[in-house]
Amino acid sequence: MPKTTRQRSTAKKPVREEATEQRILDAARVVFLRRGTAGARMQEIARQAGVNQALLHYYFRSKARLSGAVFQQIASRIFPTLVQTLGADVSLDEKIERLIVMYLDTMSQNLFVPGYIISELHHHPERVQQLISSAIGSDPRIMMPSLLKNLGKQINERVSAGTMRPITPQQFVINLISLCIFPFAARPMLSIILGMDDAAFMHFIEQRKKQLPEFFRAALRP
Amino acid sequence: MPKTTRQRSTAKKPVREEATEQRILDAARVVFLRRGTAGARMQEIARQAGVNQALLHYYFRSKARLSGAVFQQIASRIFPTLVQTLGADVSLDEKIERLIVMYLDTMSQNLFVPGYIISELHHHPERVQQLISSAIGSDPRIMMPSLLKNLGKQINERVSAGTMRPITPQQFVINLISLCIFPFAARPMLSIILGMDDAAFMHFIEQRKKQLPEFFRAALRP
DNA sequence: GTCTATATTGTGATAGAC
DNA sequence: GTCTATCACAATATAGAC
Repeated sequence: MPKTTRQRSTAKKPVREEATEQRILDAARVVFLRRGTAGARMQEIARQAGVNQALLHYYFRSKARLSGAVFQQIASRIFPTLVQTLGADVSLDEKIERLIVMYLDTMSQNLFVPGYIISELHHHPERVQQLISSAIGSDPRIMMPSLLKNLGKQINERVSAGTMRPITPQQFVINLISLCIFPFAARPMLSIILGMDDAAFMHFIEQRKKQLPEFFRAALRP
Repeated sequence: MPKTTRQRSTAKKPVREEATEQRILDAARVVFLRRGTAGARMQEIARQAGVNQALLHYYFRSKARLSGAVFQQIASRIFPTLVQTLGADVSLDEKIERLIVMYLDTMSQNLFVPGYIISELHHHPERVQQLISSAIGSDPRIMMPSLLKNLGKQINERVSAGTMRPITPQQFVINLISLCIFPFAARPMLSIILGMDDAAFMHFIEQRKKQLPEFFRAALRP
């Protein structure tokens, strides 16, 4: 809620204003990603941003709003791409390939995102509705059914042609996303169970990028 | 830390003592599962248990200890079964089948567990080490490598026989677990993206129980 | 063992100077 | 816009009666 009265400020301030708000948001993202909404401290965000705690309230009024802004920012980077990729006008195999590469690349550069998203949706199922809506752009209750219908049509063509076993588009999508996202969400577990350090994990993901498309396509062969 | 001085208490108290500690633990599990360690309130746990807040400290000393007890209890129900199933002396196909049915059944009755585990490991990676250790029984750094080695041997036999494409045991296990667990961890998301209510989700899982074993075996056919 | 206070800190939020 | 100082209350934890 920063007043947008910057018409006449041709001095040194305007640049700084925006930079500050952005720095706070960046700092908030870092902290919320690691600690979650409930575990995050305004104090830590302020320190991370290199500003005073009062400034957080000046720009975002409350912790809830700041946390909401961060969640929406992150969600809006994840979900539209999913819709976009699944809705593209390309073959099913191409969609599989693109989705896998896209998600594995994105999450490799945002290791904490899957755990954060799952955690937030788990602990705050209420506020999700509106955020996903605004993140996707249109109401997913409208958007997704048509997307799934088209996907189902594409699957049925392959099934009729005898090149694929039948599967509902819902199971199709979940299988695909599960294989891409879960390893990141469960990374702390894998460190222990499979004894992976950071380097080993990244190698594991690289290997996955090559193998997953074939794994998934084979899974649906008749 | 309740004193175990129950030698002479043949009166009406002993039963009540244990019942209380257990009721607190049960209540704590419910609350921590939904709110997470950071979001949970001692007050809410006390209310849920039908006792006073002071009693929580009498039995468990601090929130951290209570939360630790809950996490360990839950973890100790999940991880040993994984090790047990993967380590059993049965065919690879049998292991796949058993693991899928076991996890889908278990999680259907404990819908919040996957989200909780992922969330806790994500926000408190420090304390995980010891808890997993005590949950599995022996140090997973010792246990898991031998288990993976045996699994790898079993896979290689199938590969040599020409009935399976090569895959590392690590990727094998992660693929399997991803397909089983992720749908539960991402359930709040699916409600929105796929428009599933509770009944639809349970039907989705039932369907999955039938299809996943074949999906997974097909994925590894040459 | 269980309760009713109460102490003690932690933490989000505001007031007001600059 | 940014800071220091402080408020108000939420939340963990303890004291002490019963």
